[in-house]
Amino acid sequence: MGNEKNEELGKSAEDYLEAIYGLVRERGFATVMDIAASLNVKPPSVTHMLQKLDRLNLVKYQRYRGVTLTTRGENLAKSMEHRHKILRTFLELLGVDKTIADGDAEEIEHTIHSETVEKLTKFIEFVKNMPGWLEKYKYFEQTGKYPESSSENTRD
Amino acid sequence: MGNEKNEELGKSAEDYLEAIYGLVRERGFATVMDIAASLNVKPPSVTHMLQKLDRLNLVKYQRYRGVTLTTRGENLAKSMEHRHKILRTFLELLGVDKTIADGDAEEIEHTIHSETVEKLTKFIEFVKNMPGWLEKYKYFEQTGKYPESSSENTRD
DNA sequence: TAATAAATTTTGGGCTGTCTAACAAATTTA
DNA sequence: TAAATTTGTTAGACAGCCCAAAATTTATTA
Repeated sequence: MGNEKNEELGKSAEDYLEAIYGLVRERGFATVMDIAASLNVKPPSVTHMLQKLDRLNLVKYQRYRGVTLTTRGENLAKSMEHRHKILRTFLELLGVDKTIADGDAEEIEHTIHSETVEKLTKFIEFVKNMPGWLEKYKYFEQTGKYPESSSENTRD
Repeated sequence: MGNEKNEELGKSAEDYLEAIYGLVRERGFATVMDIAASLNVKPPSVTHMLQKLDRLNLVKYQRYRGVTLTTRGENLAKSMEHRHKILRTFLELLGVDKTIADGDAEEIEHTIHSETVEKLTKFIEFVKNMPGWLEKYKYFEQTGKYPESSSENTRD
């Protein structure tokens, strides 16, 4: 018997966990107001979701007293943050504007398959260790021209 | 005054349009049953959505008589299909399993920014014209080793 | 052309997540 | 410490999408 309830864990729940995790790391605690501000929702929505997350054992929540992530909640939050970071990094490599990359990462992180995350991770790792590789793409991305094979593509 | 109503156009609506578009192309028409089967929902959900899409001028719908896409609906469907294809192609290039790539594309296509689509398109175009480029990544993706710079990265 | 079968729509709920308005607790401050 | 302010909670509604069951229309076929 793992979970208290058979309640679903939607995208929103993940957003809340991520927000709480970030706030706690930044300032040591997360208030309802801060969570609301950070997610662009109203305080009642926060309270409501905190109650749900508590039922799911993802946060410890007491009325008027504040929230903390449980181990499970923190693990999930870390996982989401990791996905977010991979996606953002990747999109920026491709030349997507930082703000847009962040926004798209936010959406995509919830739905993407873990195999896809792995492949993206590999791709990033590869690109970071093959500098000439990325530069050729960047050249194309910015000029529309294909680079002539003047320089080598060697690892540093 | 463009739209009849201020109704929102959610992800589901886009899925329905895509399904209708696909069915019409494949067999010439789209029945409620077929749409339901293709989206894994029940017939009542289809009817309900068709009524909404009609209100939004995305389909022409008459009770018991069938559906056709309006110009607007078809354009939107084409746009979604295009996004889907770009994403699927891209994820497959990265080595993601076809089934997973298709599923992820399905989800991502709704949320992603058009600039991101553009960059992905550019990336695909680039990779397809720089064969050695992709092969080096593939080598890494499959072996975990970085390729030695033995061959050039020249365009064909 | 009934009677039957199949497809479609309507009705009535459910669930998630959001909001406003009203209320309650905690905190600040005079 | 008691009033005023801020913060948090509860209650009640609503939007979007889904479903099962019941009603309706269309198609089939005996």
